[in-house]
Amino acid sequence: MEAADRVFLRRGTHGARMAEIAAEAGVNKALLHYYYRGKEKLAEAVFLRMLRRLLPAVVETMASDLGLEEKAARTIESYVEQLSRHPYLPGYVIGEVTHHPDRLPQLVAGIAGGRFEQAIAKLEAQIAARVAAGTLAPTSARQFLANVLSLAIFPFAVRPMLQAVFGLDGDGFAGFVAERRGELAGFVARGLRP
Amino acid sequence: MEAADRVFLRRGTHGARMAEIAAEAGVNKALLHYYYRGKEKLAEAVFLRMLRRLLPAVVETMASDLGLEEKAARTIESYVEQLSRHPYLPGYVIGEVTHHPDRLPQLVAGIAGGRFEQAIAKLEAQIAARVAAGTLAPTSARQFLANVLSLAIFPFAVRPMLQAVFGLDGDGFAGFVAERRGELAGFVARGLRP
DNA sequence: TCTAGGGTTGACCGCATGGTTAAACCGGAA
DNA sequence: TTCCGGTTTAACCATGCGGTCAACCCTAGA
Repeated sequence: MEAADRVFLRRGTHGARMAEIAAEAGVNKALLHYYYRGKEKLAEAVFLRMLRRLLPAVVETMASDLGLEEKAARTIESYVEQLSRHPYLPGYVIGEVTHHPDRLPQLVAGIAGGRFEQAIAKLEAQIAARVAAGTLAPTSARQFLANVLSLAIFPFAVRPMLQAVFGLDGDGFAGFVAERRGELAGFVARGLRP
Repeated sequence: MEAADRVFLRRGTHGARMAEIAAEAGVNKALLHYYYRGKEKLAEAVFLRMLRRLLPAVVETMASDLGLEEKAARTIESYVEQLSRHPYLPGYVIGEVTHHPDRLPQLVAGIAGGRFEQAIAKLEAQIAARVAAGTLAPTSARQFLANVLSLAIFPFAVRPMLQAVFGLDGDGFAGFVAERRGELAGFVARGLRP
């Protein structure tokens, strides 16, 4: 399964070869079909694992009682840490959802189980209270979430492009991320102010 | 070529089939190989066209004499408008750069031709002046660019996920984008303040 | 009207790749 | 020692797909 993760993340569902996964796992090709019934099922299992790796943490954070700025800061911290360790993760997920959007809805529904609505409702309540108190620029939970996730994830998704455009090698990108980690929470917090 | 664009954007390089492109163009499969020498070349041509569609505008804007807030606003406007019309574009490009990062550097270099450095230098100068004047939170050109592009592009790249999570259909997403278009420039402008 | 040459096609080829299967292996219980 | 279920493998199969080719079509120029 871990070998499948690695190969699917690196090559994408269409680019991945069952033989390569088998080799990566040090195992015969037929064994994959014995355990997982064909490439389709395996791909779905991998994709589901990746969604589970990405979504629950942020949902839980957003549904908590923390302040909006603190929620943003923790979400950013969590993604920066995880995506630094898994470079192919965001590009893989984005490629999958654009090229196979069909299987997404049920998977998301299965993962969330109503906790999304909970998190959204919590955010909406916080936002309404703070807008009323004059300590927040008017917005919606959807926009707040989109902003935080965009800023946290996007640079990792286009990492090869940023490296090419800015002329960075691996260490250079790490430096960029470190710099970003120091600034981002403040940028969001200021953006939230009225 | 336009048929190739459509199929490659929708399916990705690995998922695209030469026969499907031929059918979409109302043409025989062999004709594709007659004009473009094989799938590899065709894929590269499509990818290059998409980069040319995405990069030059923002580079020119960033290299101009506009203020930082105005640059951000125009870039956001430009991307929102274009990506609304081409839903598969960001997901396609991100999938490509993560799964075939090899061919990227030369393409980017070919497109830019030194204009990137020019834009970056301009931004750095503006930022230094405004930080010195106390009208900007300290940052770098790279972070500024990353923030603007993230906020503008990312929601389109994960559009199917947002639809699933927020429970939106096509019109619902259009509404989300409209809402976003009204808020985003202000969010960035406030984030830039010291 | 003839011809040359680019444009276009259906038919075909070879191969990579997902999937199958029958046999071999292996450890434990009787 | 033998049997048996679960596991593992090498060899094989079917087919989808990129790519090629020889023939045909069509138009412009002589």
